[in-house]
Amino acid sequence: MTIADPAGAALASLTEARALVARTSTAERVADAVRNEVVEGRLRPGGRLPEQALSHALGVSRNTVREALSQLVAERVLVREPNRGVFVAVPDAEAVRDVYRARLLIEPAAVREGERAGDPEAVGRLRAAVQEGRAAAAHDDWPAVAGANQHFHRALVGLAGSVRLDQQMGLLLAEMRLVFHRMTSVREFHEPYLDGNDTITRLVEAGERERAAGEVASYLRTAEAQILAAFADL
Amino acid sequence: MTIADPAGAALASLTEARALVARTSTAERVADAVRNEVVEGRLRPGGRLPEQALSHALGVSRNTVREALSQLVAERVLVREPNRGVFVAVPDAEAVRDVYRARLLIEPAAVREGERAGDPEAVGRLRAAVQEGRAAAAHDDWPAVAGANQHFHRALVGLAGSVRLDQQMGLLLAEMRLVFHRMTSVREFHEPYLDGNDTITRLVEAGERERAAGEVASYLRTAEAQILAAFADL
DNA sequence: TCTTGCTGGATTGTTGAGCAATCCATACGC
DNA sequence: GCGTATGGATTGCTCAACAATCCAGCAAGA
Repeated sequence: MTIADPAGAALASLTEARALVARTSTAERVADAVRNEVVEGRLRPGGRLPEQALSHALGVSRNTVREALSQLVAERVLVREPNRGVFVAVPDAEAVRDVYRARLLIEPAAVREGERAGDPEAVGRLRAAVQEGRAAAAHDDWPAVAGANQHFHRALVGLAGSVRLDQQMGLLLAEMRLVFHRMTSVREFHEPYLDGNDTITRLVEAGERERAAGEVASYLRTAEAQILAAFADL
Repeated sequence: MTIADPAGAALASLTEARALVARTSTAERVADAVRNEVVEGRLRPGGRLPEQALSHALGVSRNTVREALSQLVAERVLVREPNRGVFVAVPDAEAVRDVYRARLLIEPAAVREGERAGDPEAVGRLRAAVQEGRAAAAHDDWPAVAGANQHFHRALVGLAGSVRLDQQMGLLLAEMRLVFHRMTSVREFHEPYLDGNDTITRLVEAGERERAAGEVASYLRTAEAQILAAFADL
């Protein structure tokens, strides 16, 4: 800056707007749309996604559809079978175990050692997710409770303060939504964790990070066991 | 199987061959080729990758090149600037900090709590990486020492026994290679860790997981500081 | 009945060409 | 020096086409 102008600060604040200026590409928007359909459950696990049908339905070229599908395959939301097509992923018990192995490492560690575990903003997101879940439960909106639960675990990893970890957690949680879509009784599954999340949040707020981490690990283990049990009789 | 034939078992063993039958697609091979060029350092960070040039050089269509580039962008090996092109990523200090925040959570936790930390096969990979590094150092092959170092940290995460974590670690390490390519003096950086890796491996072999995890964290912190210092005078 | 082989139709994998939008460097005018 | 046109190059996306592959169904043969 050769000139000392007050516009300097104003311009700096605009850097956040870059993401908005740079419109998302068509392929990205297609990927978002398909991902939404999948995580919302409108496309069943195992369902097929023909390129031509998507191309026609979304009004974009088949090449663009392919680009979007490839991205979702990389995210494990879809699986590609060569020369056969792409399908909505059908997570099996081993996938559940693998996801929980990863979560059991990452989430308690984020609570125990996260650099932002003292940051009011990061902790506030925990509290916000808890309240979001409580509000949704009050309206008997159990899909929303499930969403709040995901926000809570995302906020837990957010305590680490690493965008790369956050991103990885996003993938793991997206996979978990596929798991839930294979299960019935969303309510029975998510309801017990409302109080658990509150307990964890209180411990974090009180700075009792070691105990909070222990609670997180404990809840993850029971959730995994519950899901695996549900998978067993299927 | 309606018929009771001994071929049943034999056929079951063939399921492992599926991966070989399914040849990799052209786009995937292009992605592998470009990724190799980048991590080997033949394509400098910041370097540009015009689609047409790649298309011509590799003898594949520009559409296929685009598909490969998109995948590498998702892996953070390349970055896309809309309407300008894709470039080899240039990790900055903040990227280094973020990667180490993630590694400092994952790696010590994998050593401390990994389900396979007692598994001789998984631990053997640690030992193998140590010896690989020693052998490379004996030949003054410092790029190979760097490679062995990466194998070591990959083996550390392998103690967790989660393919999803392994995959994530692969992305983080690929990004680290880009970081190293911005630094000179590969030798001075990697040599001190030869002994450190040996120490960690001994502790893991002895079942002293807590101390091993502490060593891992300590080494990661010094490495991060060293890299950030090198970035500072640049 | 069970297996094998074939055939037609559908979908994927990949190519090539083409066009609007955007960016960049250069030259121009003031 | 500074803002503004201008032209070339590249990207983002589309469209059309074709070979390779897969699948369902059917016919022939053991």
